Amino acid sequence: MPEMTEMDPLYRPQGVEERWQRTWEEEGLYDAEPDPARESWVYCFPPPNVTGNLHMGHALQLSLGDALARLRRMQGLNVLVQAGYDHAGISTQNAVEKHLASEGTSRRELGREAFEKRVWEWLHEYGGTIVHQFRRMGASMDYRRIRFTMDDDYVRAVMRFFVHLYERGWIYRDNRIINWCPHHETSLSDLELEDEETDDTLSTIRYPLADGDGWIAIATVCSATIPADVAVAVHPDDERYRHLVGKEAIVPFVERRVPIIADERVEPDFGTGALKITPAHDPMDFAIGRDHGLPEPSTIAPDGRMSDLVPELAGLSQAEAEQRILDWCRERDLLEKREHYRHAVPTCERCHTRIEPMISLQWWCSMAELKLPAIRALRERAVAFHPESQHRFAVSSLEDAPDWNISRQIWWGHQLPVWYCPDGHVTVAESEPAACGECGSAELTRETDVLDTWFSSALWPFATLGWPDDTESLRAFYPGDLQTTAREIIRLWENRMIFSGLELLGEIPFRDVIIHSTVLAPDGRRMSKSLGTGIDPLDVIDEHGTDATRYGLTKISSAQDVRFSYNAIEEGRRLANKLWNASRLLLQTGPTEAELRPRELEERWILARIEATRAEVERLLAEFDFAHVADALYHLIFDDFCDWYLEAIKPRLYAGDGDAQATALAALERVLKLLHPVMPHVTEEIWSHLPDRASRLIVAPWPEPDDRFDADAGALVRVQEAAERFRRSGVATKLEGDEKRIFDAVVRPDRAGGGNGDVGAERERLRGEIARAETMLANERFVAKAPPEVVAAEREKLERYRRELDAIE
RNA sequence: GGGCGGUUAGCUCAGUUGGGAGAGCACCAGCUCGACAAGCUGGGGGUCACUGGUUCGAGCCCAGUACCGCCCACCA
Repeated sequence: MPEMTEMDPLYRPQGVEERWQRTWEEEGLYDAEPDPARESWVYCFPPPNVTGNLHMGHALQLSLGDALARLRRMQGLNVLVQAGYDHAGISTQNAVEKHLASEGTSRRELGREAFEKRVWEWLHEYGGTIVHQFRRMGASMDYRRIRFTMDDDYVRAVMRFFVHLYERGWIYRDNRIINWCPHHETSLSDLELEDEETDDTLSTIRYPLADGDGWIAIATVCSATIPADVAVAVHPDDERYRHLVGKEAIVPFVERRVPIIADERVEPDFGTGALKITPAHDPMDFAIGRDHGLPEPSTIAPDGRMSDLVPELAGLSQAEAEQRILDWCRERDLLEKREHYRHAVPTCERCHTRIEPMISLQWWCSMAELKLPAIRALRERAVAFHPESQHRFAVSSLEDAPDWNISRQIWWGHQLPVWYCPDGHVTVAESEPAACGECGSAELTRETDVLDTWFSSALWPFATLGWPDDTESLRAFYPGDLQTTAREIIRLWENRMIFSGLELLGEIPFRDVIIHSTVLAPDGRRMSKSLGTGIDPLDVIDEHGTDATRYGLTKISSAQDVRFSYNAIEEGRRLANKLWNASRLLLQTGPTEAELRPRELEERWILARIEATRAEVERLLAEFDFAHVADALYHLIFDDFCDWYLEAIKPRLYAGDGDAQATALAALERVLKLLHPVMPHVTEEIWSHLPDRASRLIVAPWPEPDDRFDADAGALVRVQEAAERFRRSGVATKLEGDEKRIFDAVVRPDRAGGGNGDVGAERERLRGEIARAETMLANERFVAKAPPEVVAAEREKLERYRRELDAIE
């Protein structure tokens, strides 16, 4: 390692950071071993999609969570940062299908088994990039414990979970309306949709009344589903239609008689105020249909084309069918008008194909009982979301959680552990059964559906530790402590981990969940690929360094939505550089020891300031207020440590005062410890240059509370006030002893000697302050009603200003 | 439509039980002697979105309005 004094005055993070990332891992300093003698602390990082890249949200939450992990490690806890990646069903299947398309083949051509093999090959080739990205961000994860949700052990846990829920009677099969993606030919949960503004046409169509007495007009954007209409609905209070409720209308084209019903879910102000009810192709219609006991015919097939409900339309595209139906209406003067209509329609978040609501036989998990212990745990704050507003959201979204559609009709994922015999009996088992549980038939076929990706994610905090086996790791590291995630993941994942942890292990999986800020682009828009506003955290790291990036993201993490700021990153880079150069100053004369021998006022003062900052950092982190931690450290280092303390001791340093240097190095050591959680690399690098390093900084003990250095704060404050006055107006204050020595060192001897500045202007300023304070104290109501300490403070100010005025007169 | 966050200096933001409007960057000026590819010092610059209320006193508390944004939602 090169000598400090030979080193570049510009701190260059690039080589340094990668070297420490390697060293920490190679020396096993991230490794977590079960140890009953030590208290454990576990940060479970959300497993990113195996196909994806880490984005700014990952970088932000990792900066926060890893800082806490590093703090806890220094505080002597047995820290495990658990990492891994998720198989991400549809997402991965998509990526591989694209890959296959470029080779001129397809999933269907290969068949299921060959396709799965190709996915695995693809993963072996590209799957390692996520872990590399963790390392570049300085994540202090136990890299030996990387888990994948498709690992054999993990699959076993998923199967156990399914069987457990099935045996509890909470898993059932039902025909329900679901979101169908015609491209992927699978159902999607509501949470996998993305609304997209779309240009549409709103057709107003007349449905003749069955009694021949006119018609009722209906506005619709999906005329193709008309053949599946089973009713016309109006709002019960709608005067225009009240007399029609109970009568019948005739569905155009198919000329079927359907009832006219009243339902409060109909919006009277939209369109004509009358709604066609098509239970098979619209979620609200489905709900209304079930409540009114209506049939559920389907006219659209899973491929998005017309079904054979109406033979003459079978196989047509929806557009073609719509054309036929509208033509039919037009010929009979039933098409009242067609108008342009722009509205948001749900699309598949992966391929942006318009969703077809469809009735389909799916597997469901009942939430009614499963969620109850989780709701209780949240209400009792056994699990707490931060900030508080997100806690309320978590509770209410759990309370409102509908039954969970857990089956997907894709190929990549955990296939349901369900087998059917030729008679249709269902056998559920963790591994393939020899015979049907009911009839004993050996002719079993396995359910082709796979589980929702989040079904396996729900087990992450304990399946990664070996559950369902009773492993040492599970006993040592469950329950964990910290989770970090984005807002929109609360319902998808956080809540599900909580209820599955409680159900399967009887304990909450973690105590605190940090819902990190959403990082917007610098212009305030959402970061997204399609908008071209995305910023890759690795690019930022390459350019500015990991520490600077971690600092910058921490610094901006104050509100719910925050703008990415290169300025904040740059501030972090300057902080690293400042500390680096402060260290060069202290190390350039070849130090032999770092030991506290505080003799002078400024030494007792800086040690007191460092101690106060230690307490502040701990307090802020306990409140998950990371932005202020960055702020406090910045000012400690720039203002207190460098601008005041180092300037004050410079004359003694240059005079070869060994005590001054040893004490300064000991003070630096403490500063490095405080900053390490946020900026691990530069602090470790400087630490390695300090004399007599017994251990790495990453595992050095965090400073204990220490009140030995309670400096004569008043004396230093007097110096700082004198300096401020001198800098402002050139008016020198008479100081003696230590106070004069520090003043001279910091404010510069050449200028301090003068002292014939604008005394008049300073006198005016002080007189203004005195007048203001006197006015306030003369206000009887202020003196009577303000808190006594406020009045007292005002009196003190008045006296101080008078003293200062005396000092310069 | 619902939930939530925001509006303070040219920019990005802080402002902790209500009591002197701040930081970083940018800009201007000076200094630069042995840490700092820079640093230090000083300066200019703000109707704290708006309206009303509570209070001796409001950036902060209350009510309302406007605008920006994020998330969620079954107006066909």
